[in-house]
Amino acid sequence: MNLKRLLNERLGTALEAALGEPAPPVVQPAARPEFGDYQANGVMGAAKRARRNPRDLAQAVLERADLGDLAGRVEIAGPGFINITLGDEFLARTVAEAPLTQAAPEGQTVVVDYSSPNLAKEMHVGHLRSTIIGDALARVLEALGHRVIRQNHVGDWGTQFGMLLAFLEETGSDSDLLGDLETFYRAAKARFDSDPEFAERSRRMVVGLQRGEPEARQRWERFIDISLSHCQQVYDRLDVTLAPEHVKAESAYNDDLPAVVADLDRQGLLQESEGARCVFLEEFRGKDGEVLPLIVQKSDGGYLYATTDLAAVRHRARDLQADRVLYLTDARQSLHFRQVFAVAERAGFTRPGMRLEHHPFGAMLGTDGKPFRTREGEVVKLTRLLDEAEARAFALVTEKNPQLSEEERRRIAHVVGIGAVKYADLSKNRTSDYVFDWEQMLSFDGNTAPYLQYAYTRIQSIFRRGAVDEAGLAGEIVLQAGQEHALAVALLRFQETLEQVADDGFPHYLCGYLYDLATLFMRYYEACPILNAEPPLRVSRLLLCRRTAETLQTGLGLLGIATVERM
RNA sequence: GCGCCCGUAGCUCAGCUGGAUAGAGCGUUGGCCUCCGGAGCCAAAGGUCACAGGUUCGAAUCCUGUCGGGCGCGCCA
Repeated sequence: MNLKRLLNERLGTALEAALGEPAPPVVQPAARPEFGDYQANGVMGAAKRARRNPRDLAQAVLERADLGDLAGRVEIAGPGFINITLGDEFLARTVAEAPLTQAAPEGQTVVVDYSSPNLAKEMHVGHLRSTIIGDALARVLEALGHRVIRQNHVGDWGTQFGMLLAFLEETGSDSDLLGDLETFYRAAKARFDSDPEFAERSRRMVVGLQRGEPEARQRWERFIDISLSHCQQVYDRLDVTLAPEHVKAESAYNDDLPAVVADLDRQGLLQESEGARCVFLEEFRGKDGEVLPLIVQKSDGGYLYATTDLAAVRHRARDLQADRVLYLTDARQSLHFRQVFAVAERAGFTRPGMRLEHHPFGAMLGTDGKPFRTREGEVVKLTRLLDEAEARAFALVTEKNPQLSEEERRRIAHVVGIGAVKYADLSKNRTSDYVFDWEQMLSFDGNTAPYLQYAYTRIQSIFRRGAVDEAGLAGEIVLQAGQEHALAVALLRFQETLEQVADDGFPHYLCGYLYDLATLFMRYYEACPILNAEPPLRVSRLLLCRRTAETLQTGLGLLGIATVERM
């Protein structure tokens, strides 16, 4: 149930009746607890436009509003706010009966383009954001009934692969070398930079690859396979839903690139400039006010990533029938995507009403404000970060619960450590650069995944301690204490939070929601005895506990974070 | 030079279509275990929302300018 939408509808109808024309009631969660649970801010603006007294209009709205037992108390406050406190009976009934999630009003086909590592190198911390955020969005969209198509647009093509393949040929097909991709890449790069003869062989290798020469092709496929399996290991460890079938590599669009360029040409969008074939759009200007080109074919005939991205848009529109495409990449590509989107629309590569959305994020900085590196000046591998996270979590579990078996402590450390890393990234909404801090990312206190996981285990512990079974949960919810009311309201805000995450592409809304929920639960737990309560109340409180646990588990699950029964 | 993003507490960050007294966490200080798990709860201190104008009944939020930071601007991705 989406309370916000429900209140907006009811008050919207009343506002229109009172005003004689439609106006948005602008319902929001209340800014302060003493204002109730929700507030409507729209009356003041509407009154202004209609030159009416805002408080009188608010009164007229309330006289016409059909809120049933939705609202327990409604007040007009200040210059014309409508403050709504939800009715306890309505809350109790709805918390007991409403499904946790429901399909959004209209189902869409949404392509989520995320992770997209360069297969020439090993995944590093810079790949975390795209992978984690994209995965959370895919899960949330699915939970709301949308058809989600995950696409991992991996980089598997281009000149650097010629270099790698030439090096692979030279060193023999040694899989040990590929055991450490990063070292292999650096060695190949050093060879490329120092030996012109090797560089020339690299370039010939690219040509051979593009021509489809069997030997080059075979070597390339082998390399890609190994690199992809590295990625898959990281995905599995991160509990990311990406699988081999989601890989839609750059090379997959190869055969389509000449057609894309021809298509642009047919529509008169193409212009030759300095030997390259470009699309010039007036709205994009660079240095000295010159119109900026989007180069789709180099002077040597080769294609670029803009061409590939255009082919991808066309494919997603025509073959996949996408209503929305979400691109999760770093902010440096903002201009590139704005150009690609504009050209795609101009060229008719999109469907009517189709939304192309770039969700950018900034670079990862160290605590010194400089690009994040190791002391040796190297990028930090993702596997190293995850090792560290699990090691710290293991030490903490061992300290808190030494009686658990090592196997269980390892399992808990995995869930807690990985959860902490993912949550640290998911809970931020930085489009600009953001600071990576080991201590903070691996913190288990405060607004972190372990806090939410801990809240979940405490609830599970109540059920274990009380030996509560289904029969012990037969009864209804009654809200007495203020903490119970607050918890119930928070429980019902789950759906509206998910819809907002899906609309805006911001998983951090869900993080904030779950943290609020867990905090409200902890307060409730401190204030209200549960197992020691008298029977009817005891059942009611257990039902609130169960719903909270379900919500936490489901919410964390949608963020791609697991829970454990004890920790 | 032009364009995009950003500037909120000591640090890391929220602040949703403009709303009421700008909120968290960490850190600091001080309370709370004869009571369902203290990875917890309660409380205190801490902000000229970079700065200056403007629009508005109302601005951290919208507009203009200034300062500061990051990134981008023709054949890499």
